Amino acid sequence: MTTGTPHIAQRPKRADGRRNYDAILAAARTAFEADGSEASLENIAARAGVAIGTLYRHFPTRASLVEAATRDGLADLVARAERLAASPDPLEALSEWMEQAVRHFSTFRGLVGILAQSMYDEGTPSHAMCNAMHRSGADLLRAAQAAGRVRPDLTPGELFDLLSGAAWVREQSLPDRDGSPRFLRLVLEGITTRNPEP
Amino acid sequence: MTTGTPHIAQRPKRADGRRNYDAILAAARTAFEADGSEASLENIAARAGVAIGTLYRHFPTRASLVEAATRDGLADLVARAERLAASPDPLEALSEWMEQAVRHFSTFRGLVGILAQSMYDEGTPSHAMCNAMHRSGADLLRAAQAAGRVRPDLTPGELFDLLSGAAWVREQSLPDRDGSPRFLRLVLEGITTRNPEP
DNA sequence: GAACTATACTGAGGGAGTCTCAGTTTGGAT
DNA sequence: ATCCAAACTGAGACTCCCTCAGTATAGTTC
Repeated sequence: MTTGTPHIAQRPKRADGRRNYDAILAAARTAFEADGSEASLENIAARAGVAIGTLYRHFPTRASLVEAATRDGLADLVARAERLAASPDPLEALSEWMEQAVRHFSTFRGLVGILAQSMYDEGTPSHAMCNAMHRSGADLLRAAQAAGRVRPDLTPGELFDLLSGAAWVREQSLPDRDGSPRFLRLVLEGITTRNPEP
Repeated sequence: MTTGTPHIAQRPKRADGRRNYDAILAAARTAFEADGSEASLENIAARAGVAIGTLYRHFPTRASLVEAATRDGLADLVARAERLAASPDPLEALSEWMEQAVRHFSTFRGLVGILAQSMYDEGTPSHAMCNAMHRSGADLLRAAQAAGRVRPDLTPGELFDLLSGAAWVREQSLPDRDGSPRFLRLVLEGITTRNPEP
């Protein structure tokens, strides 16, 4: 329930600023992948070759750093949804998109929790991107429902709960056993309509 | 992938030790409920009226404190499964038990993550209790499958993934909107057999 | 190319939390 | 009354978070 406009990190105008911004982002991605979203910021700054104050200058909160590190991937997801919306098989389209989404949500430990929060908390850097995703996912769901392939009472919110749950389970089992594909398949089979048109 | 026998906290023999052990446990339950599993241990010790060293004497790791704080609830769950095993309606029994389990898994923020780890990591204080739960849940699942009410290819491991996912989603939405009952219902409807005997 | 200034960088330092251990106290047995 | 294993204490070393006063510099202007 944070309030006020969240800080969205912007690539700086000065050359040295851009250089450091990029270095921090690269170090952050590596660190998040290794240690999860709670990776040490001091460590990230050191690996980027900057002082801790510089990291905070560009990314005033951990959430803003996570947002910047995952921005592109989420944008991809939205773009992919728009492409899939034209598919002749809406259930296949929905399935494919959800698989992609789950994969992205579990890029590193802790991400899905942050995104789930962002979904409902406007005072969060990732909120805007999450909203866009929500919308494009809802479109795919509606199409599959209109084609009679998915139970009509499923809401977009529920779809995202299922999605997040699947991503969380996958995240838990990283990096060894990979429980997710099966989980998502179960969920998908669970929400398809019981009596397909003969 | 921790190794060695995990430390399971035991109620001490000396009277002062027992007093403090109980006080710490009570303070911990309150703190976990309020702040999640990452609640400050110094704070818990202070509220229990003991020095930090005393807390560490009884509970050498955070996981051992969580284990002790949730031990009874998990034992209840196992007992309930044994009672439900005698039910004439195995699907109803499974449903009721899963609902109970989800409620318990989301007693406080962070618990379901700890339990999910414990399920597969033997070097964890909660591993023994999780194993017992796994077994009793698997029994209920088998019964429902034998009665032809649940898809026969669902494994106990998958059941627990679904369970944990539901608990995690519920935990995320605490304390305001409560997304879980619906989530679990969707999952349950998803795993019941498609063509019930006529 | 010198002066200027907004932008950017630095790192010491205060705060919070974790965990350990050398020294001290005490419950309960003999 | 004595004893000692069990239990308690809290200072201190460590890690991490985050801020801010002081310093440096990229890029613009003349």
